[in-house]
Amino acid sequence: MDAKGFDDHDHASCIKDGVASAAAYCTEHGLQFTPQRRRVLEILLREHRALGAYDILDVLREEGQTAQPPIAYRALDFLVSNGFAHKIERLNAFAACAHIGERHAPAFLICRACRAVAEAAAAPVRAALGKAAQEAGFTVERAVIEAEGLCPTCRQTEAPA
Amino acid sequence: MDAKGFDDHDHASCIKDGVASAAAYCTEHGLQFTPQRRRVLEILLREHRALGAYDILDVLREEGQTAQPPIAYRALDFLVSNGFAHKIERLNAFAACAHIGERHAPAFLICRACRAVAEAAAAPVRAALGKAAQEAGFTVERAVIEAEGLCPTCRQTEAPA
DNA sequence: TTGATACTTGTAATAATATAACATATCAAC
DNA sequence: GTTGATATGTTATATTATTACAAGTATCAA
Ligand SMILES: [Zn+2]
Ligand SMILES: [Zn+2]
Ligand SMILES: [Zn+2]
Ligand SMILES: [Zn+2]
Repeated sequence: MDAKGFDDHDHASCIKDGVASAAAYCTEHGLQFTPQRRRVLEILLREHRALGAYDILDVLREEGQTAQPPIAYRALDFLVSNGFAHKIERLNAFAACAHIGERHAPAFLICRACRAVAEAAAAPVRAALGKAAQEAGFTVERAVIEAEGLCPTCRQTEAPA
Repeated sequence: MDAKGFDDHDHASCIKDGVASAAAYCTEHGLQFTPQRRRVLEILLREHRALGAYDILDVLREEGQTAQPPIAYRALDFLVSNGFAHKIERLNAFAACAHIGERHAPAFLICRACRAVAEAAAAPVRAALGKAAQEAGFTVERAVIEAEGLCPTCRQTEAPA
């Protein structure tokens, strides 16, 4: 797994591929990939950072919709439930998944300077967490793993020469 | 580090020791351990689970105070800043630290059935996370590590014989 | 002791995030 | 086309958190 949020990349295809993957997944699983849901996913995919539900509502309103909170939260529920987006608990906000269709349980890397959010492979992290939990007799079902710090770009900017 | 939230233990000393440790730490560091701050810590220490700021306000009001939100949030800021309590991001709530005065960066184990919250040693987890982040060129400054699942007691209850 | 200063609390108002409830519309299968 | 399930529109409300400013209290130096 790469950390696409931090690298230069073909962002147009980033959006296009994300939508296409989600559409394919929905077809395959009999889910309705409605215009609202597609639109919200596109809005998230435009950024490699997390947006609040009300940020999304603002965009929808700029586009002429009369969008009340449930519009955003319902679409986000759908996207998160099906793995097309992730909730970033630390920010009470949502980010498009960078690996739609691939089964994964990532760790999130949140840059405190530019707000970019990337996904990192978390299998070893989850293994270590599972082990620590097991020692307490605790069974892990889900885990929130979110790191805050500096992305490569902002690190250079902040600590020059 | 144990997972005291899930074990039988002398809970009276649990509260008493927590307050005493916080008081000692404040004396040593020239911090004001005011009645408000002490009271909020006690309220958290009564439970081995996370309470919302408004849960705390309810308790203070039952005790006769006219407590507005900043009362709770200020005390919680103080407690969290000095390591006497932790914020559980997944719950937007706060739990007393189980190891006041000891330097530690725990993982939290949150039981979805009884809502108990315990702290587990997270050094190996953080090491694994740091390594994954490093591969992306990311520098971790803080990390949220929260596992949701079933505590030993609730696990037995839920899956009998 | 006094006054300067920083820190803490009281209080009102408001912002930001999220859900409940119910009516209407659309979809999917029959 | 009818029907049941799913999705959307809309209003209202619940929950979590911060801003702003006034008033009180602790600390310490002069
Ligand atoms: Zn993802
Ligand atoms: Zn950055
Ligand atoms: Zn206890
Ligand atoms: Zn439990």
